[in-house]
Amino acid sequence: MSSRRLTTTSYAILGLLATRPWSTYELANQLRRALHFFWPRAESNLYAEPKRLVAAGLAESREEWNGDRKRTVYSITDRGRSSLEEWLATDVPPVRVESEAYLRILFGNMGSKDDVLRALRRIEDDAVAMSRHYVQLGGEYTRGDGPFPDRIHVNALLVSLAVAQGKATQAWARAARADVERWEDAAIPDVDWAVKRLLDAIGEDGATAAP
Amino acid sequence: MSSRRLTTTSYAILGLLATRPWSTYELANQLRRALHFFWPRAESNLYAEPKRLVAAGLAESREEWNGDRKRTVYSITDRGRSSLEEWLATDVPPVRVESEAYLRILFGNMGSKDDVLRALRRIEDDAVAMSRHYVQLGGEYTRGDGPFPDRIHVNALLVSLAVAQGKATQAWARAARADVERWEDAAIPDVDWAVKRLLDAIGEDGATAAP
DNA sequence: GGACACATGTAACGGGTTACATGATTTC
DNA sequence: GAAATCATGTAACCCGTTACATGTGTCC
Repeated sequence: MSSRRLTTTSYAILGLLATRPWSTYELANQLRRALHFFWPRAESNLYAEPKRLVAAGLAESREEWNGDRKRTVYSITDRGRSSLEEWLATDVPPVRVESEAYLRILFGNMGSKDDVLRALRRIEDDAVAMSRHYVQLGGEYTRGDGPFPDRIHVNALLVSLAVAQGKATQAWARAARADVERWEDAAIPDVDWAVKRLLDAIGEDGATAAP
Repeated sequence: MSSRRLTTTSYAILGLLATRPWSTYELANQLRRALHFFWPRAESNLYAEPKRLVAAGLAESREEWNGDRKRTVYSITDRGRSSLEEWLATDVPPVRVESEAYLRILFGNMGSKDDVLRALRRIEDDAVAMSRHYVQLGGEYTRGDGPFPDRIHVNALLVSLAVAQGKATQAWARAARADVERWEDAAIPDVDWAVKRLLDAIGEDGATAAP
């Protein structure tokens, strides 16, 4: 019946619809709010997905009137709910991280010190933005302002994940920036410093283990 | 001259070539070794990229003989080096993380407790794999075994980043698993626990800040 | 003799991004 | 009257993935 196999993004939308019905526009906002940091997608994409779900019988659409303005509201069907449950029971693929900043540091010795510092600042800014976002979200729930009180437990897990990763990354970035500021030049390694930092990072086990 | 604008992946290859010449096969291995966790690409892709670089005048290819077996070895040109430097000086785009495990937790209340636990385990496994990989890499450099001693300083930064993130994620995942094991059911939130965990994660500021 | 590493691709497909487009309603 | 938000898309492009394909050399 469905012309195309569902993608993870389809299930992401379906999961949102399982919480409550949304208009396409609200869906786009929710995607930014809930998924931006761990399942980023361009908003323009979001206008085709729900239609695919409807075609597959997993969602329904109805016209609603918001004042004088028409909008399409999507809701999940029973088949949609069981499809979502089936998906939740499947294997979980590994995470995928794409960090250009990492590349800039990897090849940092071929550029300037400032290039490396800019990459570090980018990593720090990203981490700050993520922490901030989730601290705010978490704050709403602790104050009882959370939009979906019955989702507080899963949100607690995700908020603590994002904040833990964000804080760790920020701490690393700040220390790294201070260190790099003291570099002579990006092309010239300070071997003593590097070895100390490596030992610090990997601990005794990594330093002595056989290859 | 070049038929297509270079992608970040092109520059990733170019950066590798700036370190030393590689055959395509070695390049594929190196991509796995150096980029797997922060710039993952399918290996089959890697056989087209260097040719594009040659077409753009940023790299050269020559035939070499490894015993009786022929192979194509690519090396960077002067133009390639300056192109790389220019790229290093451009703006750094934000990181992009795609985590299906995150989605499984986000919609965890619609599935089973076991679904959530499997997602947590996946996150933990990913983090362990990353830590291990970078601990090993770091170990080589502290022992003086590192393949490129003049790159020890940038590698020290990256190893410490990966290990710091890996450790933070592992700690979070282990705690989360222990907590989720105590859940009654994935659909039923333990509000007291959730609030405590949120407060723990966001600290006093997030809890009291005005919206 | 078999397994494994070396070595190098091609073809088809597609999900996703970028850029563009349009217009109504509300708020200041 | 302007700006911001609401609201909903389309078209073109393409980078990247999956799956497939093929053969050699070396080691045990």
